[in-house]
Amino acid sequence: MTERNKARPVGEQVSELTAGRLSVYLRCLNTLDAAGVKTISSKALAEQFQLNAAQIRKDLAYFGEFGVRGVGYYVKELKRHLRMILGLDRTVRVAILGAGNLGLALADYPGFRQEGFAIVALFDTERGKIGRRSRGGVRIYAIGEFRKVVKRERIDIAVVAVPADSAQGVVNTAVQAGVRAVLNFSPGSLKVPPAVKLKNVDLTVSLESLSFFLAREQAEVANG
Amino acid sequence: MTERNKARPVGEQVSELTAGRLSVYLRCLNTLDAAGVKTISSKALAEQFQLNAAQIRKDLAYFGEFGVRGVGYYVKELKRHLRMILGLDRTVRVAILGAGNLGLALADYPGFRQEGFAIVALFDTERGKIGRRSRGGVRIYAIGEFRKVVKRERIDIAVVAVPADSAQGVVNTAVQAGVRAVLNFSPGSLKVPPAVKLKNVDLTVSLESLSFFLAREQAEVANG
DNA sequence: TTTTGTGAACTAGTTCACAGCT
DNA sequence: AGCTGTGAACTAGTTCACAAAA
Repeated sequence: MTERNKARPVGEQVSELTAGRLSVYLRCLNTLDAAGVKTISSKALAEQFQLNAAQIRKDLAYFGEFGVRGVGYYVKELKRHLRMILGLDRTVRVAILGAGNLGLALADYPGFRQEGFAIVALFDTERGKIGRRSRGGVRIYAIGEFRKVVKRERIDIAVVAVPADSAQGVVNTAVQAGVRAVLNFSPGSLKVPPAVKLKNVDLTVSLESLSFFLAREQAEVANG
Repeated sequence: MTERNKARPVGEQVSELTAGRLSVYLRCLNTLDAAGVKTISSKALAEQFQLNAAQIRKDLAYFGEFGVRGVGYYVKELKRHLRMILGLDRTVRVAILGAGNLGLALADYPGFRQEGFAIVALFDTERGKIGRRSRGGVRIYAIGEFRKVVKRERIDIAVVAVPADSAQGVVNTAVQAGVRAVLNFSPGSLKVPPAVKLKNVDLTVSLESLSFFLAREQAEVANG
């Protein structure tokens, strides 16, 4: 272990929570920039977007000294820094595995393009779908072509939107093709090697946890 | 403050994290039950599904003494308890606001029906969509009818799947109609009264946090 | 013996509060 | 004066480890 550059500690692992917040901060800054705001203090940012000022400062300070004491942060400059930190200074290329309702909806989701992601390809096993395109124009390939297309199109992230029973299979295909990051929408957790970053969006768990809080509320009313 | 029943503490707030895990446990138990497994220890459950045994026990013990020492948990019995805790012992009724690609995909998402949710109605503002149905048969209503349909159909949960700029408006409509739980897919955080439970699924943040970890990996390779 | 349920110990994450810079 | 960057204090969440039960 050698001495590290303080502003950009390389060895340590940044938490999932911090990573998510950086993305939130960038969105806030986009809003402010669009409104013509030039500088913003952590306090003002926190108040406007219901965040915590100290946390904003700590999250940002971890990556460098972006602020100016007595002033705050220059919106455009911080935006630029955040885009770089989030890897958005170049186009991030995404493939979606599964051209069902959900896969097709994600392929054409405007939020992704907006922030600079390129949805490059869809994959499916169903004969009738292969060769067709999503409404937004994303081409559907046979899953057998995955490795080839990943290389050719330099895919960075694979999105898994297939039924639960085929999810582990397709993620294996993705990993073998060299994909290092996976966004999984299928229920149940997938196994990936430690070098691959996996993020789960579990729709059923989300709904069920809401149902849980409703049920608790009911119990509270009943039991006093 | 009066003395509480230990097995079901009513006053305390259960964390989001715990709520999500309960839902995960239920899914694991469904798998085990389908495989004909009668009893399972927290250790075996943890190993099979990559969880922590102590955490499983703690999460469950908070709601009652469901286990048998020396044996473990009876799968069917624990399943029944969890379904009750999660409020799934009755049909949970869901409305989706926004009949775009995402709203329609969610309306027909098989995972929801499977676990006993009923997707009862879609809502949109677009003339051409109103009166039509999703492929799976969920009817699309005008947003103006929301209050009426919520009452008639006894909606428990509203899912927000509209563009960012109309999200706060539709969630206000939902809250005014008496909805107590909202699953929000639109980017940016919505304001709801404290009595309403809001859960955000932010697709852009999910992708960006993956992009962040890829970018860090690159930096690590470059900087040693 | 096996395995739960749980206090205690530990780890991670958040917020406070202030020295120090502009 | 105003605001950042950050150590210290605090809060939340997880894991350990073991007494008690079957």
